[in-house]
Amino acid sequence: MIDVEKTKSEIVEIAREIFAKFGFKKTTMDEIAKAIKKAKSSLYYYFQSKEEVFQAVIEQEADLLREKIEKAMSQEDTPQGKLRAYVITRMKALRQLANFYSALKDEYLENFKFIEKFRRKYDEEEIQTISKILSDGVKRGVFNVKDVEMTALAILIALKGFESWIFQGNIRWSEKDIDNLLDVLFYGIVKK
Amino acid sequence: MIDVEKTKSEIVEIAREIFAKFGFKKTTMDEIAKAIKKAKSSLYYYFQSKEEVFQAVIEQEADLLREKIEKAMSQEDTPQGKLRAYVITRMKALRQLANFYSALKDEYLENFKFIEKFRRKYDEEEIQTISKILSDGVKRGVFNVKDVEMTALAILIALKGFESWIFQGNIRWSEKDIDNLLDVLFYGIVKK
DNA sequence: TTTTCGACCGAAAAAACAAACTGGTCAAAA
DNA sequence: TTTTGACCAGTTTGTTTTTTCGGTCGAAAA
Repeated sequence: MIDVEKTKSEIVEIAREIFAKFGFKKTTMDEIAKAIKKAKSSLYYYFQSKEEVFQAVIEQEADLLREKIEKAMSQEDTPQGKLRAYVITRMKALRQLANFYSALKDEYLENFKFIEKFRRKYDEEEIQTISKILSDGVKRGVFNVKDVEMTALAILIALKGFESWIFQGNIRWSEKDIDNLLDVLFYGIVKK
Repeated sequence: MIDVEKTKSEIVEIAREIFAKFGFKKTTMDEIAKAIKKAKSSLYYYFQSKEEVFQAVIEQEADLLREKIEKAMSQEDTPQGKLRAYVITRMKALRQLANFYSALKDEYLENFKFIEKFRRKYDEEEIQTISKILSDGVKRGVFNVKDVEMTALAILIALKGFESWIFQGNIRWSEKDIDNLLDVLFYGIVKK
């Protein structure tokens, strides 16, 4: 009982690599099992299905991202700083996760309920994070936002737009570019 | 010679409907031909290939969109008004073109050079349009934009983000919502 | 001279079918 | 408690055969 968790995380760790390389569909349970030198059926002692393994991998990856963002944000003090940290950390991390992320997104099997479900959940989470930054800024009197939730959603959507633009390999954004864009978000384009 | 153009546009019109319904791949030249009560080989008197027919359809569709946007923008006077007209007209039109647009995008044959080429060309065109609005605003002293091209690109990317969000059917944006977002773009979120 | 058409071609896609694979179960072994 | 090989049923894959489809061409309409 004591090392069930240990074996589980061992499985997840290996599975993460293989999934990242081949995607969900082309990864077989047998591969994963052999990689940890067990029989395929052993995996089913720890996980109920292939989906559940994948879910665990995704969850772990999300935890990591969450952690990074949390840390970067906590080092900032102003709402502007936090928002900037959020955007930049998110972009950098996602760039690193590119191969894994594409295995998730690109895989021609988007029509998996659990992936859709996870994405929805994580989207919601991100909106909450952004909303919190925004309403905190409003509370502190530095932001002026009419509809916090809607604006947070808009920011997220825009971020996702940039994201997919990056994955298409269309352009490389430097940190300076991003700062430029954040300037637009912060101060708008209308001259004061 | 006189009604060559007439027949051509007749073909394009019919082809547009069929392409919109079945996408590029699943539409056959025979179908198109039969729909205008001609033999397949007759089509090749007017167009050199299936691709060329498709290209003509897309070009026509783009012309229509261009026209709509042009008209809406010309009715506005201020740079803000023009940008707003641009964004709203674009979104509305794209929503109407949804079925056709999805045939273009969704079709699992993105790997067609000419589609990619067209998209690149149209992207470039849109960036130029937005850039023009922005630099005009700067010239008139109402906008304050550091890097016009980059900002234009950013706006376009954000728009595309919203676009795909819409096509995913995730949300319906009211005109009021869009105005809210434009407010962010115009004035930023930082309190003055 | 301009336009339409049926016959035809080669490459590509669909259909059909057998063989191999894979997610998942289970009773037994360790 | 944990691991395992044998096993099953539904897919996927590899292969062969058939059909479809984009495109050409020479001849018939007009």
